[in-house]
Amino acid sequence: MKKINKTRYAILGMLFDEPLTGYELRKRVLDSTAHFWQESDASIYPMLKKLKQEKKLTSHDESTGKRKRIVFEITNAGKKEFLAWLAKPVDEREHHRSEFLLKIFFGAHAHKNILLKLLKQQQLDLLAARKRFKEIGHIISHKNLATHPHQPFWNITVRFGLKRAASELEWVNESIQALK
Amino acid sequence: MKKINKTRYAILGMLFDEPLTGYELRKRVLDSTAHFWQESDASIYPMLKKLKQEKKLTSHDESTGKRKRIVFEITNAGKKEFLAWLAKPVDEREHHRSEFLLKIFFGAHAHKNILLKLLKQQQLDLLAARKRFKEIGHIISHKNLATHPHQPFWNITVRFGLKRAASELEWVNESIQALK
DNA sequence: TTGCACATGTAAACTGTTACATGATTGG
DNA sequence: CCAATCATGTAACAGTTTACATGTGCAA
Repeated sequence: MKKINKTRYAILGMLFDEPLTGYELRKRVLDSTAHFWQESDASIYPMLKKLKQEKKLTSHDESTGKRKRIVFEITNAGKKEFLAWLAKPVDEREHHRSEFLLKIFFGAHAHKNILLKLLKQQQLDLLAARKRFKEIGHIISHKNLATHPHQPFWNITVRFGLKRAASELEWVNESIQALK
Repeated sequence: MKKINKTRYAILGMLFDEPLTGYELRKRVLDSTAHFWQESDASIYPMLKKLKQEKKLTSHDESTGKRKRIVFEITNAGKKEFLAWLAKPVDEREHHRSEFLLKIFFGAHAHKNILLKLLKQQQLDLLAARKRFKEIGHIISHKNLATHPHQPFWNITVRFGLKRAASELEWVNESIQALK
């Protein structure tokens, strides 16, 4: 079974209820899904072009003067494809690599101090991540965003990040103790 | 900054204290690091060849009759490279994609039942994962393995998997409730 | 006037997987 | 005798990132 490109679904999803430019799209991905989904320029712009060719998107030029601005809008065919993807079970074969855990796994070959340094760095990263998730949690619970129709789902993904960070922090602390 | 290939470190680490064939190497990866590190044939065999060219490994032929068998052994240069990697802080830019969370994030566009189905499948997968981690935990705590010098580190990575599964299970349950 | 955000895009390099290709040995 | 495991390897392809390339508009 061939692996299929999922950038298309991130794009279709972002465009589902409002037209955006490639740049705006990229920003959305950067500050709303960054902790579980990333895209770069070089994946977004070509994919927008491809989706347009497939008639999953339309585009219109909103350039003002010399300032370029191309806005993309989802078509019914695009919505249909997106919804079909949503309804499919997730791709089982998705697996992740963690260089950090690989180092821990081979820890017997390192001096204790090296491992402690790795674990403490991880601890700092996790504390920072937890703080960020808390902030995001606050932002989406207040003001205009609290009643946004997507808010409950954003909240679920934020809670995922929060819980993961908390559990990994516990693990790091426990592992630091075990090592000493 | 260029991304660097980390398959080499997985290989060097596995060969650090015993020579192995490519096939054995692959099996080790498959049943000891599979939950945080994977390799396929097509990454291992070419990398073994490359590492040999770089003099990080040596090989000798142990074929018996027609049965091929090429055993690779790490050199001092290989050990040195591996230890230098271990001591380096982990690559910050490592990020993961989760198709599952991407679907949840866009959940507002799906019917409730579709989301429940996704969450329940995830729940089943996590229960299976937790069971597997428990089994691995038992295996490495008993018999000859309990005193293996690497055991404490294996144990730390298993506890990582166990804790993560537990925390994600809590999250799934909570999310299923929230959705109803 | 300088830096930042806006804005779009390509080329090259690299990573990694799937599918393909081939065959031997061992145990039930 | 047949299935599983041992054993090694390549070709083609898909995915993804980094670096490159170029320029505008605005605000301090």
